Amino acid sequence: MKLLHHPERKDILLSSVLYALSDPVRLQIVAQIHRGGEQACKSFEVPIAKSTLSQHVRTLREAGITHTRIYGTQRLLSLRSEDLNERFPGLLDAVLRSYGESREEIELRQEYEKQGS
Amino acid sequence: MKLLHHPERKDILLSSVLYALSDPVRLQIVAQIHRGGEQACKSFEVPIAKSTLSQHVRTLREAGITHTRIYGTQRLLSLRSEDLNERFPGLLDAVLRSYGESREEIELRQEYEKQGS
DNA sequence: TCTATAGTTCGGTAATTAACGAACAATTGA
DNA sequence: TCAATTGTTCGTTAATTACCGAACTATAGA
Repeated sequence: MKLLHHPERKDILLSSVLYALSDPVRLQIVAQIHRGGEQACKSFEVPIAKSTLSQHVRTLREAGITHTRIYGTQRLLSLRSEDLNERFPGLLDAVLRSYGESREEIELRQEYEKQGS
Repeated sequence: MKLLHHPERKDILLSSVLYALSDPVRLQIVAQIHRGGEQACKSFEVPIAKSTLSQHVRTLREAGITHTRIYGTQRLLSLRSEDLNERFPGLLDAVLRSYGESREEIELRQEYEKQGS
């Protein structure tokens, strides 16, 4: 059983969080977890190879945005909303709300549907 | 007289804004403008060469975060707060508040003071 | 035990980025 | 007109990143 590294709340850095959220694929993952709750990587609808997805998921975890829980062969991701709200009040909500209203999600989804799964 | 490109409000992208804000130097610049109002590049207290600063300033402008006004030999930068608030409500405030309370600014400033100007 | 599923790691490529100094351009002010 | 100030552009280097497929690990379920 592999141990996954998660930064402590106090060690979560603003610039790292912003960087992790600045990638369209990672934003999409975060938005999907926000809407659907804890879920496994296989459910993320993103137009990339699974090895690439694995890297993005790691980036989110190491930035302190997500928590990864091992469940069988799956990795269940959830948002560390409480930690983020404590450390950067309002930031996550503002990002999620803005993303929901943007056309960036639509564009990514189109790519995903073109590629198929 | 060179023309500077500024994206229109509707063309400001969330991921580009987050990316531009994810660099410690650029965050410091944004925080300084927020506190001191419109100001020239020479007043930014960041530990980098002026050619590098010029690039960072361009990144902020092209992401839609700052507006650059030409005044003599200077470029006066201001925050496009209204555009950003309209497009991504609460985002800029959350970032600025979080940055102000973080230790990231302190660390950058220490580097700046070490290097001298 | 065997197979399928879920995800990670590795090795490699291509693209992007941050950084610098030197040279340049534009403007101000002496 | 000349020098100083302010910032940009260029060429280069080093580091990081995104991406992929192939091989691998671990677990679940037949």
